[in-house]
Amino acid sequence: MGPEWRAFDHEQRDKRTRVGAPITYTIHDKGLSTIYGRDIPARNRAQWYRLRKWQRKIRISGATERNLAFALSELDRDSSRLGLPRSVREAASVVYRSAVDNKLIRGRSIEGVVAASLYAACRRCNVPRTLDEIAEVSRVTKKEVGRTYRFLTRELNIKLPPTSPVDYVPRFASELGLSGEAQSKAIEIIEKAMEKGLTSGRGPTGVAAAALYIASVLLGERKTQRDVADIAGVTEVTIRNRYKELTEQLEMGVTL
DNA sequence: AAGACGAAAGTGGTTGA
DNA sequence: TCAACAACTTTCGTCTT
Repeated sequence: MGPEWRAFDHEQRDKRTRVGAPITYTIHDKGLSTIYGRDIPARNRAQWYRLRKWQRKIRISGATERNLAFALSELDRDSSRLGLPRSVREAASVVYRSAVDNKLIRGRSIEGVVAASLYAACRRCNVPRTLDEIAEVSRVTKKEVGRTYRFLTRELNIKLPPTSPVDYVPRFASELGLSGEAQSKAIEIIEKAMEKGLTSGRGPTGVAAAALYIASVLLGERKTQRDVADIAGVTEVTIRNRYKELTEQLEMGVTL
């Protein structure tokens, strides 16, 4: 999991490091490249330069490798912009690689497949992003991300349960500056709603938004429908519709 | 004045013939 | 391929705080 030594400053770190980064799927050769040692004597410079040149050529050889390298840098760019953790990036790389292995990229744009892989990885890791959010950072339309995603899941036999509104609560709540209590309340509301079947067929973001809105009112941290709607990426009308269903059919104790 | 409400018409995507 | 359909959005006038 890490080095057995400790370094107290930069100099020590440089001195003690003997290996490169851990194996990772986000680099096209899994990060297993050679690292060079210390200073190279001047008379050998030219020779080393040529060797390095060959090394590069060999590492990235053929169209497949080149495409993979491009795709993975694209993937990294998108996930940085979305602020996704490493684990999700790794998961997305795995999906993309198997798409390549199964020859599914033909006729589809690399960007599209990258975006779809990311979308799938986010869902698998229970940190969902909406199609809109993915499309926002990539050079692909929402429509294409969705279409490619469905294609990938079908061809690769990936089975993902529908996204639960609960998965959106922590992110939306923190963007709204709501307390932990409000979060718990929202989750409680959603769970009750799911038992009564009020969430099936509804967009998960809308349900999450309504639950958060209700929670914010109940706990005296009121946010406007507008604020919640903007962050959840739905309209005020949708929040109203959901929250009407929720308050009517759930016994919520207090009246709003 | 800002926020909430709800009716009505429009949009994009899925489903089933 | 096409129409029916449900969820969601847009828009807008009205009510509430």
